[in-house]
Amino acid sequence: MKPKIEDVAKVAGVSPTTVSRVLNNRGYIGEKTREKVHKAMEQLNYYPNEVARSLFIKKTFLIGLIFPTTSNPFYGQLIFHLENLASELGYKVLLCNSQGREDKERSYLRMLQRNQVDGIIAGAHNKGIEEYEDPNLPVVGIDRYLSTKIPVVSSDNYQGGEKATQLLIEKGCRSIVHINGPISLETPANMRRKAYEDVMERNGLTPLTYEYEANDSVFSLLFEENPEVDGIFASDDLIAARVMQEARNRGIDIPTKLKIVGYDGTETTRLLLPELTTIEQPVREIAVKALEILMKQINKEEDYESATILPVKLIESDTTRK
Amino acid sequence: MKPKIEDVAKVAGVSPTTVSRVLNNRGYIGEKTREKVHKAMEQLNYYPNEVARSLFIKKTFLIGLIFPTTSNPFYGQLIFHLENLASELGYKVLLCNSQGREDKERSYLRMLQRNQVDGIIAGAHNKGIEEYEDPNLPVVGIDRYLSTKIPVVSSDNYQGGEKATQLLIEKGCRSIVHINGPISLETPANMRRKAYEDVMERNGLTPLTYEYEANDSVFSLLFEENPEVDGIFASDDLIAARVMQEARNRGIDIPTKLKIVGYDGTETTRLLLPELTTIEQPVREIAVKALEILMKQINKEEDYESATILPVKLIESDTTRK
DNA sequence: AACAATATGTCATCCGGTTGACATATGAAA
DNA sequence: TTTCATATGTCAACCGGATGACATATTGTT
Repeated sequence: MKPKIEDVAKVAGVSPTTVSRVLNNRGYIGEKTREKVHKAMEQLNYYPNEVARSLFIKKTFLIGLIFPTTSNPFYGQLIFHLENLASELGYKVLLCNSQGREDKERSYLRMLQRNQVDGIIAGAHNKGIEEYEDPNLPVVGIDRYLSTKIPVVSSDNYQGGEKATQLLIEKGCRSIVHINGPISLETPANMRRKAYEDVMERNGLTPLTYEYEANDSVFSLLFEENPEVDGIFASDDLIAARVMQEARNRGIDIPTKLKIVGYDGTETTRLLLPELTTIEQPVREIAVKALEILMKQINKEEDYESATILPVKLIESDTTRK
Repeated sequence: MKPKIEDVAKVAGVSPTTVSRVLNNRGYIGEKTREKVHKAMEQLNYYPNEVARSLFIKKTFLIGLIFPTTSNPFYGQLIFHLENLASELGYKVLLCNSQGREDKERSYLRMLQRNQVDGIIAGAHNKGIEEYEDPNLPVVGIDRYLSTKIPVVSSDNYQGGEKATQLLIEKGCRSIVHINGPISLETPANMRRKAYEDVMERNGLTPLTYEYEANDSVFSLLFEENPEVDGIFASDDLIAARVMQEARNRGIDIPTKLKIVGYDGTETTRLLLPELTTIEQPVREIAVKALEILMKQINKEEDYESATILPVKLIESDTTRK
């Protein structure tokens, strides 16, 4: 059986209260007693039961993370930073892959509440989960408006859309198509599209957006319906990669005939596909900010921003450069 | 304050024991009482406190995952599947990014024990963590011998090394170099190198291995020291991508002058770098098997394999095909 | 009418650790 | 010698829920 405080006390020849005092550094403790206790703990290989402790102090030092999937390099990297930073602050991380499914997100949310997490950071992209309206515990959204009361952290999606579109125009593209993932109206990521449309119109060009909904035929369709396309702004790097594939299959040379700009610029993309021009999101900064705001909520500080927008960076490479 | 069983009982006009009976479906409960209780729970937005429950039943339904980083697409995907499968079994996942650091892995291990996880799946790659010798709780290693008592699940690294090397030889390569990450002798992944060396020698060729230790100069060095190199077997896809970059910079055409085989074949790699020939690891199957063995340990079944080796698949693409 | 099955309540105990109240002992400073 | 800070012990209550023992109704069955 796992040793408990009582067992440690018996071995050290002191009272349970004294052991607890040593563990929590409370009250007066003599040097020799402290040593005796530590020796006993080592001898028994004792470690405190956090579950019991959590129950009493009403705090678990647990944070729930809800994201679509760690498989995606952007989320993988974001989650990496979040876990890392949380761990430095003494918090542990419960991981939830919602897979873009509303029912999953709902049940994860319930699960996290039952497990008394101290806070939640959510970047899943499901619409209308009313549970967020009164979660009854600190929540921060990433790139996602969860409810009016929940603070959001995101990168400057509008700026990113502008930079991407402007670059393509500067490089001489005239028939520029935008392709994005499933549209959810409440998402700041939609600002990418808005910016694209604004910039296009400002330049007297007609915006045209395709939507990628797990149906691979859009890639082919895009080229069939727009043989004159000379620029594509993809809403993420994985989609950009698919576009590059399709162009290659059709013998369209990049960048002479077609220029492409992606979005995200994760480490993985930049290692595997360094030739892709992309808009880099400040992943680490997003994580830092989200956690900072969550901690403020947890510590009942009131002075946190309800929306934080971080700047993005254009990384130019071969797909837009001769 | 969060409602507790007592509050629900008061609202429903029944006793706390009856509420507990409803929650756990024990003993006799009348239909109308069950409804009253459910109504009261809904009204109060009650959800049981898992911390309290865990303390009593001595089971948390928590599993700890220790891996180097979710940033890496291979681990990201593996973790995705592990979390998914665990969640289907009613288990939750505590995520730990050890970052290849021994001290981090040690403290994560302690943390998981203090938090009373029901089991651990570890795929971190640090040597000599003696804590695994007697972890006092179920553990499964992935691609990693943790101790004599801990079961391992891995893909067939030797077979992978063979397939990769044989392919290069079949395609006419004669000067084949292998490049791998930091070598840890206890790792099954080292079998990739062993297989490479065996196949080379069996074919009268001289094996030569470079080690990549976060020092980017190896890529350049490799080509400087071996101008005649016509085949490279990289121990993972990210390294293969770097090699491709270096070759491109040097104007070496792939695949006519140089053929490359990578390793892992994750979804991300295959989307971003579909032209890379690679050895695909059965990520999902590894996750399934690891969890299956962990569950057997948790349920005190004794009939689990101490080592499981799953077959890999060669995926040929442009880097070895004209 | 008697008995069993069903339905619900009360009460106490336990899970492992924390904490406050209070008692007691020791040594050093005043 | 008195007094106080230091050091440790005992005891009980608490965190929220689970559970076993036992009592008491209310049904329905024979």
